[in-house]
Amino acid sequence: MGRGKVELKRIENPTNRQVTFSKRRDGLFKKAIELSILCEAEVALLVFSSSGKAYQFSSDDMDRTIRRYRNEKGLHKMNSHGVRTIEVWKNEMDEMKKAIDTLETKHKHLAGEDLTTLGMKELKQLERQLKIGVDRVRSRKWRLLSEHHKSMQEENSILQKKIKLHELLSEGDENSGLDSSDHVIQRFIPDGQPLNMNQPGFPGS
Amino acid sequence: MGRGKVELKRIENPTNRQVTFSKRRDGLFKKAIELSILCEAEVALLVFSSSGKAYQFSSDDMDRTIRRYRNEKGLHKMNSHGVRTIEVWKNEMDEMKKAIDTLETKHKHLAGEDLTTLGMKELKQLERQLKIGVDRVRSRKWRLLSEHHKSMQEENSILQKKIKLHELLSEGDENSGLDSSDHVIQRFIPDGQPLNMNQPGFPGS
DNA sequence: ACCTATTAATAACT
DNA sequence: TAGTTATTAATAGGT
Repeated sequence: MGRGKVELKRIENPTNRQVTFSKRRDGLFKKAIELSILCEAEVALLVFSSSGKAYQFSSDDMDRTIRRYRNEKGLHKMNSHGVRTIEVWKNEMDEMKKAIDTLETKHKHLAGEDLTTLGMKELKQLERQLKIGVDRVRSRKWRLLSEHHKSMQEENSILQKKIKLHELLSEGDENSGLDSSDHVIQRFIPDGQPLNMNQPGFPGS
Repeated sequence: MGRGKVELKRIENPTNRQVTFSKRRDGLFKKAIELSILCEAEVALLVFSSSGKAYQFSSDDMDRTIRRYRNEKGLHKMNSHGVRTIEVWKNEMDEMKKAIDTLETKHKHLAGEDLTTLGMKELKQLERQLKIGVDRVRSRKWRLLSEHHKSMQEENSILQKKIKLHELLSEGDENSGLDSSDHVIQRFIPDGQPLNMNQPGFPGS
């Protein structure tokens, strides 16, 4: 609604985006309120603008509604022993934090960040691992492509059979339409760009 | 909109109320989705019908959005006893588990494992990232080596000065020991193998 | 922030 | 519960 349609995609113009955000945010909250009143529904709505500002509405109590949501999600189960001690929880948390730290460090290293803490030996191993990764990714890409290619060949073959059948069924009618081979060729070239494998290092490039 | 206005008050007719709930609920979710996409907003919406059925939408991750809301509201602090509720602990644990999952998945992908879930686009991006990693690791290796080289040059230069001093102090005693230049050359070749940089792609190889 | 041509949502009905 | 349509409501683009 408005002076023209708008396609469902991020509004690029920041000013427009901000204005639309204000308007639609107000509209959304209004609708939420109306739904909760007209239909006696429990509604909770949280909105954060891209600039980080927060807006909220809840027809009842936000925390209660969130709890209700969590219950629905099945987070109300207890562990087998009932209630564990705080100590155990803390330990578990600490271990998870450590695990996250380790993983994040590894991740950074694989991305080539924070390398200053590493020695030559570790750097060499890292490089080796990265190369293995590249090789495997390339291999997977190749397999994907070849599978795609194969399936297209099969489709192609089916289409050719269909056309042959068609030709047999309508003998003496050869000039009534497009050359059937056009269809086959059309089909053989995919719509997207899955054949655009011109990455450096890709087999054949 | 519709064949007549509706005043903002509970719809008494239960059938009408139910029908209106369905329609307006759908409309509300649609609007929420549109807002999140058009304006890059983080939106979370929880709706419970009066009959107790639950509906939800979150543009990102429901738990993350709820946590963001709690932070905004300053509810991340302790309760009156200085002990956080089990709910909050559980949330935190859940989020850490998710974080670990995500990191592990990424890690596997970088190692070239579990690639079957990825599409061609993701594979290409992964390859790009791995290549960046390799480049950075190589660059770091090069820097390490050149620093090592430089420090050895400095040491070498100091040693040469010492030797010169020695020669001056013990003039006329030139044949009493090993040729001093041997020491210099020995020192110049390090103990380990930091000079074994014959990796393919290493500068100069 | 306000205006209005247009599109979108939906109330009542089937 | 799903489809149709007359009407109202929301809002995009402009001021």
